[in-house]
Amino acid sequence: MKEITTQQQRVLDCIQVYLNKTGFPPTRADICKELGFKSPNSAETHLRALEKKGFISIESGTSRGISIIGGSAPDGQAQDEYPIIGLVAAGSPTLASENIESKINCPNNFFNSNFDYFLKVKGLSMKDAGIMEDDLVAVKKTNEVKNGDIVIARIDDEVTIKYFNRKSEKIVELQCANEDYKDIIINLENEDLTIEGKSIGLLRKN
Amino acid sequence: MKEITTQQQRVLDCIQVYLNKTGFPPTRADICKELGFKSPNSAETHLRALEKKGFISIESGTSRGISIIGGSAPDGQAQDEYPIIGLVAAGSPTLASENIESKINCPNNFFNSNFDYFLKVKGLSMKDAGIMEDDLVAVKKTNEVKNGDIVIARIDDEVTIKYFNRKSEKIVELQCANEDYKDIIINLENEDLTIEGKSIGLLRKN
DNA sequence: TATTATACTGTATATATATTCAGTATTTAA
DNA sequence: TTAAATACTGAATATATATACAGTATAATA
Repeated sequence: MKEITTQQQRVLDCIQVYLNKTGFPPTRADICKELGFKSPNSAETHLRALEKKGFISIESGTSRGISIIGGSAPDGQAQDEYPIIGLVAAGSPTLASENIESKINCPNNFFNSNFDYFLKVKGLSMKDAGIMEDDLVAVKKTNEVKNGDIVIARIDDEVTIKYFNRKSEKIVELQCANEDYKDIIINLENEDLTIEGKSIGLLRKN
Repeated sequence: MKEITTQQQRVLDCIQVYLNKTGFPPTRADICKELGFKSPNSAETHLRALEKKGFISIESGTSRGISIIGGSAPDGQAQDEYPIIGLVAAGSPTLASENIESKINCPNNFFNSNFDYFLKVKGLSMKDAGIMEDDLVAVKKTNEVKNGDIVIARIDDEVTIKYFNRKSEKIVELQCANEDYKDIIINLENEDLTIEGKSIGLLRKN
């Protein structure tokens, strides 16, 4: 799933809201009206971009033939239970049941991309990225990450959440967002690094 | 709800199946094809009967403007649409419709307390509290706040989000969580201060 | 530097679609 | 037994809608 732009996100949200409200998808004109565009082609091009990036599918020649891909069931209300996993300092596999602290019921299109679990954050190493102690980070399991992504990384059974920065072919920097913490430099020749997934959103209850 | 006939039930089922399969409702022609009718008017009359009996609603003049009534979301969790409101620098009442940027479907017990809307944050004045630009703060409308709460406050049509600190009977401090910003001291004798509500949670999409 | 992606306006048009009208036939309620 | 509801075919049509084409402009990328 490629990156989505702000405007494309607005269009995607607009489709979802329209679906929730009416029970059927919007036309190009409906989207224009909702978002203030003056030409139906504005909506059209955004829709084609969203289709190309895999967020929606468009049935050709079909009125309102838009459907949102990724967990979106009958009427966009689909929900699932997502586990909350503690950021265990050391030990057993992340998704092992003994690490599941609790579960949250949440629409599965809640964040822009689908995701697999919530990670409960310990420590303040990502403070300047707005990630505080006990925050729940929505994690999508993947190892396709790019520089600047906030990733969940495992080094020798130790799980951390950090910015990902590939410095060279063999050097990866796990960067903190807090000057009181030290960045972690991994030499892939000597050390093991597993990318568990990346952050696609955050939830905080206070 | 009146009695439904066998054929009307078949049409209703057909709509539901089509919705599950495609994500959008069928046309009259689609229903004909599915059920073997040879005239679109066959579908039309059944649809009108279903509408009259309250099983579906039909948006007049709208392609695929069929929605099934009642059958939408009874799979467990109570949900609601929560508006997302921009942090408008100045102007109109907070919940006025022109300020609603979008809506989010979310279980209404999602945060520990119930809440009324999401506020989209502008600026970084609460950065050290982990509240970043474009974060969505879940706001509960109330004016019962205590020291240390993160509140949504209005001063002369200007809406801000800050820590609440009552210094004395007439002095309230609205404290930032960012040393680059200045705290706001309000003397209630000279100045107006309205507490719109307080933050009970946070949502971030990235 | 050229190219591609994004982000629009504006016009035009083929066709997808709702919807009306004219029939026929059967069943059910008043 | 007369009307009303159900259950269809078939044709006609206004309009709702997708979609192409012609532009303009900006930012990102190679």
